[in-house]
Amino acid sequence: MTLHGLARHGEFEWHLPMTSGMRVPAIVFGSLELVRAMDDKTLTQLRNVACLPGIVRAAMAMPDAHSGYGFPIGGVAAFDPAHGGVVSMGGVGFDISCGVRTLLTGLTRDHILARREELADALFRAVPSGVGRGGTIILEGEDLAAMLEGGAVWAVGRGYGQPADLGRIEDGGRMPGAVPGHVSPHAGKRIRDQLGSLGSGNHYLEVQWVEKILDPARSAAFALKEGDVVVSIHCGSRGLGHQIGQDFIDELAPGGKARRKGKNAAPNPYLPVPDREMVCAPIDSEPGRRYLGAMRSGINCALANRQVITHLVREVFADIFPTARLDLLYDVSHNTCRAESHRVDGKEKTLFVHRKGATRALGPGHPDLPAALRGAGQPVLVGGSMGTASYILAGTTEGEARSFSSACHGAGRVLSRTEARRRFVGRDLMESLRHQGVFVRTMSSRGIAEEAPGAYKDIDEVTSSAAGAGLAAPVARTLPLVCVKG
DNA sequence: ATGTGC
Repeated sequence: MTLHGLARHGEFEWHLPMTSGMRVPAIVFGSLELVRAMDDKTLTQLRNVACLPGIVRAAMAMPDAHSGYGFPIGGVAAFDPAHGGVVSMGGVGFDISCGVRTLLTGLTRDHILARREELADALFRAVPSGVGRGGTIILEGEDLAAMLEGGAVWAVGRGYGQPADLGRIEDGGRMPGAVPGHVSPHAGKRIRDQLGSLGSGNHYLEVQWVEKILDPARSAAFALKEGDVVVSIHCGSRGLGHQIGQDFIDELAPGGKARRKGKNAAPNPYLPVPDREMVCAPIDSEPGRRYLGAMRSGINCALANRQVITHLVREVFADIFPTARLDLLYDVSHNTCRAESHRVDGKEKTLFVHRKGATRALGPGHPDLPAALRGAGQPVLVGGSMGTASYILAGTTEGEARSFSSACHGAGRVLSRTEARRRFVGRDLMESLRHQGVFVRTMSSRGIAEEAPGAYKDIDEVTSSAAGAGLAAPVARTLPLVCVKG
């Protein structure tokens, strides 16, 4: 695209021209370079979001934004249920509550360098990964509903992890308002043997080291020091979240599965823009409430999944490094719709904030943060592409007014999976990463080509843009040593 | 992201 028509508001904020149907402005956060590289589809999608009923303040794209199903990935939009606000499947994303958690290990890079290979093999054996791969747990009978209602709280109750973990997870590890009865039996069946598994695509389990401290005070609050080893887990709700999204799209979008099967698909009364992918339902409607009940079950599923994987990782470390203590720094989801309190025109309101490929980023002092983190702000875990840096940022006070306390979630794709496969060879990438000291283990070398660092934006540029826009403050930069890749 | 398809 050209920058023609975008109005610059400061160094890292751009407003799209208001076109017909837009109820609020559409805002892109990012440097000149990142905004210039965004494709037209991403901006068209952002405009569509700005047309939805009940949207508050603005439709926003984070610096890592790219086009997705309906909403852009890297999109943030808040809706007011009292003014016809909607909830959208494409606004949450297919992998409901996909997210990142980071564990501190108490080890340093020097401790583990000589045993990287052994660690890579052990983690790869212990944590199932890859398309369709199941885990070690089979959910029988009542267990499924209990997991969907209880999230990480359920998992800790079953012996996966420790109670102290729960304080370091959004919502104490359990999203309230989940209604497992609104999850289809088909969706339930898909998670039956998948709990405690990574999945595929951009999901990973990485052992990283803290290469640079960028904010000493906040790093101290997060217990991070230069040279420290941390473990980051990036995954979501596997087939269950995907199926929940698909089920509701099929039900609510005209031209969906019902029509393809020749059944009478009722025209969807909730589709306000001419794009089937923008399917949504009023928050205050029967299907809206039903989707929220199912989607929150998907959130709990992802929280339980990351909790079980944490347990598996701890078992591996207990074997190889018996002195290590794997304390949870934080767990943050980046595909959600959450009911949150925000100040709009001087009044506190409950808004339904969609963050799709965007993280919550609460500023210092927020009451939802655990006491130990309250002074520093919420850890914002920004996952890098394979073999590249990741960042730990912290939420800011300005972020509340700028982006409903939201920030970027990762590097963000620039090449499609197909294009990445054309340009890169998985085995060659693994070999060159090995030369750089990064030990990669995977079920799929094709997946490695799709996840080539060259298929992603520059994460340094993304995080410096988020910082420049005031959405989050850089705390530490990490580099990978071991990567188990879906 | 995804039993990488209906």
